[in-house]
Amino acid sequence: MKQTSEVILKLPIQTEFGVFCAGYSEAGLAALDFPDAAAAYETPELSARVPKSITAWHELTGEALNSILAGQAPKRFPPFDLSAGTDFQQRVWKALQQIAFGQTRTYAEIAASINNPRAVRAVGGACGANPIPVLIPCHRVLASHNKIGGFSGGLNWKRILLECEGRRTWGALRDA
DNA sequence: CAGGATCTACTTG
DNA sequence: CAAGTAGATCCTG
Repeated sequence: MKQTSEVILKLPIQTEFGVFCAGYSEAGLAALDFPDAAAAYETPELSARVPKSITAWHELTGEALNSILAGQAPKRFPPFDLSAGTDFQQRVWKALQQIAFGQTRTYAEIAASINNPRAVRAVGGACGANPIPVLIPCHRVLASHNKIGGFSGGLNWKRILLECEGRRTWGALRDA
């Protein structure tokens, strides 16, 4: 299920938690990386030649990202390019976007919502393969009975994001 | 074919 | 209750 839509440009996004890195393809936002010391961005010189459409998308990405980090539901998103994922993964990612800001689901609920109730474990895999964390809210997926589950970007990020969204009932959350 | 960001049921202190 | 175990299930590379 691989597509030809590759990331053609990476741009930085300044936030209070550090500098995120957004990757764009011809179709839209295709990747979002957590602040990483070794992140490679385009130089300012190259930014000058950034296509107009991408400039607009980047603006939306920045607004949406910072909005979430500030505890507010974003009003608008840039177009997502999810063509790198398999059919199953794309179905999961679509389901993730149905979770409202501040709400949470369990892996089992996501599996059920895509009519594949037994694929709970596979859903976990698809979440880990999510190319656009935060905007596609993989952090709003918890395990059953108040367990936090995992997170590919680091479990602490998951906690930070959830707190940003007002879920402070963390005393009850258990680890693995 | 092995392994994972799971789940449920069951067994022990 | 809390914690640990086993088996079931399904997508990926």
